Amino acid sequence: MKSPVYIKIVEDIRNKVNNGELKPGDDLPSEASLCKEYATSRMTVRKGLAILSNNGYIYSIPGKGYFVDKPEYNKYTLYYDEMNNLINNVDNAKLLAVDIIKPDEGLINSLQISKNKKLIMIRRLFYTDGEPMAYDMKYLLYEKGMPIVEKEIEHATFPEMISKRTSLYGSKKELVIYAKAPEERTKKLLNISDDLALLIVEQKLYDNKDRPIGLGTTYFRGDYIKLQGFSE
Amino acid sequence: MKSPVYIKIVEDIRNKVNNGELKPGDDLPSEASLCKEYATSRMTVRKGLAILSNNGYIYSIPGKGYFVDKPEYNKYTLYYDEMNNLINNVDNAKLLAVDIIKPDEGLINSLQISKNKKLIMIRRLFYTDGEPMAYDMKYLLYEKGMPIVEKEIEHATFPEMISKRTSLYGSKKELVIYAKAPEERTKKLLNISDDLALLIVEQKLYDNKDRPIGLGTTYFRGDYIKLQGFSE
DNA sequence: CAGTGGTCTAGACCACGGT
DNA sequence: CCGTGGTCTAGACCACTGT
Repeated sequence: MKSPVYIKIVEDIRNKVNNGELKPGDDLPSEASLCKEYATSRMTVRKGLAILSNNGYIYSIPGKGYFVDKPEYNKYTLYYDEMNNLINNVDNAKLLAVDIIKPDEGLINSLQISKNKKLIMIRRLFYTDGEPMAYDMKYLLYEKGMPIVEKEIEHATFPEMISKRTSLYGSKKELVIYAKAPEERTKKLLNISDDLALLIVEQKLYDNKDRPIGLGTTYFRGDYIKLQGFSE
Repeated sequence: MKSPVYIKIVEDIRNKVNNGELKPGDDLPSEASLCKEYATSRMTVRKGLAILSNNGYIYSIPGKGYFVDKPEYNKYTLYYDEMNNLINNVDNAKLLAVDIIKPDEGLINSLQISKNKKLIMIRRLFYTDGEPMAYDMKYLLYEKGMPIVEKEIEHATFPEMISKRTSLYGSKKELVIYAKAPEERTKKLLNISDDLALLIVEQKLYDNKDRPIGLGTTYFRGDYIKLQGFSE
């Protein structure tokens, strides 16, 4: 029941912002006057303001004060995992092929490598209830003597494959999401007809020095998958 | 050049986590021993640790200590705005209709309203270079005497429409993203043929008491739009 | 019990902005 | 110049964990 003083400060100011009493651009009372208002020390006031700042409610300008921030209308969080999604989870995966290949023009550009560098290409099919629901393709930088353990690859997500040899802490990841009608080859692989659209997700992983280390593309049956994002 | 002590602490520990010197689950030195190591006070050490904790690198258990956290492989940030996207921006919008309607079964469920509640239905077409690239539909709770200013609606994003009357601070938003082949009606509206898939984005907005206040669906030409997510 | 993190105090010095 | 936020100190008391 007895919550810390800084939480009280956070809640008071957050409520004023939420109900419009404080509007974007408005300035807040100074730290010193908040100390008096809450009869507390400056470090406690600062702790509360730091939390509001981390949550995007306010920002500070040294020498001037604290101001109410603009809310980010467009920002969403999305959890993406090619094996587990909103409507259907992958309950089985089949490794179609693992090949060592030379990169084509697109891969050279995308992964920023020389044309002599070799890549591992992994192709898989994902199944739900015995039905093929996605065709999956990964390209990884190949290092000499790199062990390729097919059993490990078959059911792993892209980050799992890569984290086997590189720490993924603090490394960038990118997604590109779009829709496309299936090509003949994909239609056969997924055993679908013309009137089914594909949801395509491209995934690009970097090491912690921002060098690309892998590219993945997954072609999902449009009726078998939905991605979900949220905010707050 | 001279950076604060707590930044030094953050960088040291973050580097140890990134290069594998510290692994998920490992425990960190206690606050007291970090004070000695950096010849600084406890509040300064705690400031550094708080930053690492906010960034998901570590977590703390009172009475026990600090531990290295597991990285979130699947988490991405996505900026979504129906009017501005990765490949093509909307340069023109046409308001097709604004109607006051009674909700059907789906809307009653989705917006958690009674069947007597009225809704505003807004239908628009978005254009890029004169070509229709998306069909957009919004349902908003209708309040008596609510002004409907068509000029304001025509070029507004969904959060912009709603923020006219409700603060969107601290209010939840949800996205659902999927792919589908176009229906006859949509094909005519967007002037497209069979072999084009649609990228469909459903957007649901809540007020700051977590009550749904609006539902939007946008049908994008699959070749005209890509969504992009990233992490770190 | 001693060690841990969580909260808090009452000061301090600094760089910066505006008058 | 004074008021602002940014960094930092050297203590304090508390609740919790493990022995």
